[in-house]
Amino acid sequence: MPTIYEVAAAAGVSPATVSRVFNGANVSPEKAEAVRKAAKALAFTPSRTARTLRLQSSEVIALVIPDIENPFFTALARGVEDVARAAGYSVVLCNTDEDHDTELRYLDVALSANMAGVIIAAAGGNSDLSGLIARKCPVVAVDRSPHGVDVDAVIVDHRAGGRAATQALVEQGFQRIACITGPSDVETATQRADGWRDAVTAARPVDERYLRYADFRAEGGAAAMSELLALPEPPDAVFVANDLMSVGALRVLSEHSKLPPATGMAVFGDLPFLPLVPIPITVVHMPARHLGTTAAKLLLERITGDDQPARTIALRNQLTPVN
Amino acid sequence: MPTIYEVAAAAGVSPATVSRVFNGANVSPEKAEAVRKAAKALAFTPSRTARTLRLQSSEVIALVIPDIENPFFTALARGVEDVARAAGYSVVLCNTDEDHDTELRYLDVALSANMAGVIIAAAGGNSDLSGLIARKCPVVAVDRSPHGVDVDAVIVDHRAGGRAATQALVEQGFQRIACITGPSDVETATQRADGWRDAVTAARPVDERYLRYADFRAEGGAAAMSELLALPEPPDAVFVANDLMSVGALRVLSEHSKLPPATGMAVFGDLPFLPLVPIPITVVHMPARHLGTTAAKLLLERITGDDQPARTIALRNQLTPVN
DNA sequence: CTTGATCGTGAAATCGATTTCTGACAAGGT
DNA sequence: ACCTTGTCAGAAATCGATTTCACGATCAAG
Repeated sequence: MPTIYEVAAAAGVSPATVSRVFNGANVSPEKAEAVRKAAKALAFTPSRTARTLRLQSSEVIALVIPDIENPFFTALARGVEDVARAAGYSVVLCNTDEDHDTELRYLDVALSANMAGVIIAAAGGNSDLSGLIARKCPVVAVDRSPHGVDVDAVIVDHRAGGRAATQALVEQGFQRIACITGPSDVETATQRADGWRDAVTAARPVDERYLRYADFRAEGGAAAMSELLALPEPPDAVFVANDLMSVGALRVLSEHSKLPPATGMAVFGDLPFLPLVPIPITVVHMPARHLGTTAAKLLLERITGDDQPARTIALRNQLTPVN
Repeated sequence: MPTIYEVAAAAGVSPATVSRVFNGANVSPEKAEAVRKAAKALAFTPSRTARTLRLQSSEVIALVIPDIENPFFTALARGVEDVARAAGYSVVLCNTDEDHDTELRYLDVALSANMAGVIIAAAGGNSDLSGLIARKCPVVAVDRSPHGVDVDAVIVDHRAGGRAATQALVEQGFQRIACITGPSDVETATQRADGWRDAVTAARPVDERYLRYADFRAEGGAAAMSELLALPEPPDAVFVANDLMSVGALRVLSEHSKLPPATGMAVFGDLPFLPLVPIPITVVHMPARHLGTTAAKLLLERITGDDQPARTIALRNQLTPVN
């Protein structure tokens, strides 16, 4: 890797002048030209490492997500990328695999690598953002707003989404509507279940046996569905609180020959393969990409010095009745 | 952010000693203890930026992929991550969105940020790895081996996979087997088609009208399937060369009420939702995760100084006849 | 008791860019 | 002719870690 000194020597100027050429300061046209030629000849690229050390900040933002294999988060990542790239920032994706230690390690990396900011989708439990806050590193939470700390957040109204989905099942005439949601210690899970409860109680008393806490993954959805079908009076419809669990639930229903429309189903989150097979399911679309673009815009504002009090932005879900 | 100097001052030692404590050199127990206490009290984290500048390398590897929303690449990323993390490296994901300029920009970042190495899955056309090679930055290509440059590569045998998939259709008794593959300028696409041709010619002469070049995306698969069905003598089976295109093809078949088993289908690549619906499809599994772990291991070897001539490792696909 | 090997430590150089400081020089106003 | 104002460019400091070098102290071998 050629350095700024070698370019300076080749062009017959000082390193300061080379730096000025690359950063748009006043340099005479002849020297600027000489520098550019020398830089090209040597295939010079300024060291980001040195630049970052000197400036104490870089044009890189960290996006910390819990599961890179979940389409929701990759769509969100695309949104973040679009906005960040347009503003000249690079995005590095950090996959925590739902693990708090890993998450902490990545936040540490973001700090010690002088990254410009962090967008974090913390999956389960509470995340420790105190280090970032203490060091005044810009942070935006996305998908769920963390407990205790006061940071910008971009979320969807999980309760309203759960309510709308369940309401659709009520309107389709189903009588015994169950709910499969995520872990009871994850707020997005309980909020979606609250929405289910809202819509069900409006129609009739809630039977809490119809509420199952699973793990937001396909296997958990399958297990919960099996339990529900084993009840003395099995439900005739189910609201499933995320996309992956619905895959498991559908598999079990298929084994019992009870696929929709025999059983009513509403799902929170997108099912990319749904148009493929003619199964009538009500879907509450998550505006994943939009979540990402909004979070990125907020972060960029913070990076450029905005220091108004923290904001929370709630996006709307869009309901697609049945397909 | 506290620095090593502040820790040194607080502990009553020199910065050199603080560095030695954190890097396992010889330091007396008392001073080491004092340093550790001071570091803890100040919540000191060594600056990776400064460290990287001094050492001219960091424990970060770049994984450059063309489409973060494709499950194949995210599974591959998980494989890379698993191995890298175990070896103490962080992985940053760079999504090129199939764009050559973006790809080049990311490779540039990897170099100028002194990353330890690069794993690249270049989607279309040829990628310019010359910068990395010239700077002796360790590189491993994955999924396809780039033209012209001689680097380590981990690939699957596309031709053999295509042949096996088509062969399965032949054995199921289908007579007119078509092929929908990717763009004709992408090697993985033509190789899979070659496999199809191998298996078909073994049985009877190839009808080239049954070969369609599409775009590796769902829409292209749908369009190609429509064209095939519009032929005077439509095929009774089809080999589809990637997962996303099969989604489109299935949609069209569904509209014509010709879903498998009415039409034979074999697909190159995993279909996560397949267990869900009882459609009999032959699947050639891509060992995506294994591809990632293997590439990461090769890269780590290179990083630790292995400089034997470049290797190419071809993994096997696994065939699942019908489900 | 000497020689020399080893250990612990701090001072200072180093990585490669940016930026302040300073000086040289030219143009313009009185 | 003199002062002001401005532009251009180099020398040197700076960011925060690592590491070489040098030096004193300790300890074992002869």
